[in-house]
Amino acid sequence: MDAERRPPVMADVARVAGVSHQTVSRVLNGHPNVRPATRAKVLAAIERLGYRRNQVARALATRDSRTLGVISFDTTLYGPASTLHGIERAARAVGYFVSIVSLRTIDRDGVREAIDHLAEQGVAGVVVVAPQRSAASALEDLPPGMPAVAVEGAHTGPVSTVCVDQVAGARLATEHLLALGHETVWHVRGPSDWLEAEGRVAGWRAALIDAGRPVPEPLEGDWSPRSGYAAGKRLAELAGKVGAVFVANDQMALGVLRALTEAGVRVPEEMSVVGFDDVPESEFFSPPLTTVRQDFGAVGRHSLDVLMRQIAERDTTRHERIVVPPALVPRASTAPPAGGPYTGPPDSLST
Amino acid sequence: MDAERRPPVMADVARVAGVSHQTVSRVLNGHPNVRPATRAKVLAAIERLGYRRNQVARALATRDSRTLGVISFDTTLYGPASTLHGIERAARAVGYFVSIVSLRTIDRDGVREAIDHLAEQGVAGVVVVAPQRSAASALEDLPPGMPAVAVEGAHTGPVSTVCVDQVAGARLATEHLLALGHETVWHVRGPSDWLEAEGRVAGWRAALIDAGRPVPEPLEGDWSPRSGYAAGKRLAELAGKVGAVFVANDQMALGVLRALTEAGVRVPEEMSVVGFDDVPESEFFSPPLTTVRQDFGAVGRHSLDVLMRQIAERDTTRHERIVVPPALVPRASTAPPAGGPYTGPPDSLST
DNA sequence: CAGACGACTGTGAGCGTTAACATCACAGTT
DNA sequence: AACTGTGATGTTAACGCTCACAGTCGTCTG
Repeated sequence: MDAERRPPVMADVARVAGVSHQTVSRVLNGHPNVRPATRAKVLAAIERLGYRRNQVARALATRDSRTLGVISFDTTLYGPASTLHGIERAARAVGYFVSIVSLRTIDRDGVREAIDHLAEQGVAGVVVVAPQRSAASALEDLPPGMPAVAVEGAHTGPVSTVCVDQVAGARLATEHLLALGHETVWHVRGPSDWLEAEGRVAGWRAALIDAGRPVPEPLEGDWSPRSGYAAGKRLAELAGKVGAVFVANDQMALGVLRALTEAGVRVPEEMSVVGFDDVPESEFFSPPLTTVRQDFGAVGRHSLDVLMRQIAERDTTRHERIVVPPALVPRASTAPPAGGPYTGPPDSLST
Repeated sequence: MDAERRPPVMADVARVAGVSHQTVSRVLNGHPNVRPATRAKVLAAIERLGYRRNQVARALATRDSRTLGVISFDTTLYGPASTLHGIERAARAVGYFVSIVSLRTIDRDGVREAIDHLAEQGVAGVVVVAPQRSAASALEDLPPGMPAVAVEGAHTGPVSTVCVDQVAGARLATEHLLALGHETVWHVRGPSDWLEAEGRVAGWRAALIDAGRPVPEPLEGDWSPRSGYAAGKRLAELAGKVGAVFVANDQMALGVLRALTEAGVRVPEEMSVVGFDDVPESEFFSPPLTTVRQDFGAVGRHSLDVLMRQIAERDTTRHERIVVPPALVPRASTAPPAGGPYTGPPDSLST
């Protein structure tokens, strides 16, 4: 019949159904004023031809692609992957597609290029999962009028943000250890260009200062178990001095645990360890890890809400800030110190 | 000036540059026959107006959206997340976008609906990360002529597939344990509707049968650390009888390790454990886990290659099958059995 | 019973791009 | 000097859809 073998278009359906293409369009869009009999004819023709609407043409005509862009760094990490998942699910629930771009390096140029790419593609808005300072700053040159939301981004700047309260989470972890009777809490921090790492340091420090406790120098880590392992080695050397550590994420905490085990330092008897994230594995670490849960699904859903609101109201000037509270998940890696609870600074040198 | 404030279009650029819109198009597409001076004028106009090409219109005119669809199940899991990452990277390298759809349940209807969705959106092809049997079967009703590739899918059926050789991986794990001198190897398997789980069972069983060893009943798991923990409890009860276990993924292996530790069964002295996946954490488990590495990045890249080939050749009838070899990563969770190596079935009851 | 109104359907013009073809200037041939 | 070819550009028509508007009915009202 037709040598071209092109997929059927609206006009084909219209011809078969004996109506105009506009009527087909109305049926497809659920427009009310279509006679049931006509609707049935159209539907039958659609079925018979295996017609599928061309969303690209629709997007061109309506200027609405019903597609969202997500820019992310490493979607292999648990946090970003879960957030992405939450966004995708929420987006599909409201009929939006999700186009992803993941960046190898998250510098300003990379983010800008990704945004350009997405803007050309006609996305209705973008979610930038921007945990690094450099990425957050790249948001300053978004195309004007483009709905956008930053996840885990900086509080400042001209965009709405959704994030977990890192400071509060770190406080939770630190105060938990203090409440168990530890004199102070050491910290294995994340890389300094990550906002989350900074927030956790800030919360940890604030909790110690509020309690009038000494603030040890934080140990450097890069989120990887390997860096946690290295930090754990250092901690083990200081075993007599260190009774409690707050590690900035669960992966590093795993490394710390491993290093302590190797060095023969028992957890939690000799040292208490708290992580951050509550990855599915952490309940089964040795020992099961006390950690701070971040609800990434909620972050994803909220960021979509914010974006949808901006799109619906055509207002990209008002900036919201949504903070998702974290929660402490106590498990077996924390306990009171071996030598009994800390009772305050010694008044004199003698007992 | 203009109240509408619409983004500039090609015609605007053309007017400013004093050329026709077609010339602008030619400049944008790198067409050779444009005078350098003209090109410069056009480029200047583009710069001045901040013009960005509308890819939706381009897609409509060329019938090429330069977008790929990826259908996946749970992108939170390490494997799918890494594969997705690999695909996205490879796609962007060749100028393609990636639209993702993740499914809550991976039944046939769900997959079909996702494909429909993507087909309407005009994707040039789809990658289905279909580790479950039900998903693989859903590929049978793809739109004809749609380039597609199944990742971790069934060998059969009318599509190209890319996967890691599960059978070989399981063999590697099992033979490693046998070579250490264990009489036989137990197995904690994955859920039965997952093709990967089946492949691993098959490889494990084949290795045992080839060696003429008894094949114990596999223990059931669902990939989660929790199910591994439950299986580990059972294993601990059988500690005298069980000297070596091959666990179908690292997460479950973590649970097994935890259960064994709790029960006082030492690994690897009393029991050897092998996992599968080589997640970044497994090197830091207690003890560091011997496991089988799957190169998910390679899987992602290969699936994109296959898809690009189909698109380029306009041939969706020839089906390739690419198998990525796994590799054993020996670490500290495996060792020879306590009682010395197995030397074959006893000839008599006495020594 | 004319007019108005509402329900339903059709027509034509975009949306912003690329493809195909037409045009034009200018150089090199004969 | 007319002819041809080629490089550079412009013109027009798709691409497949929606939007705005213009019908065409039939029914209800005064």
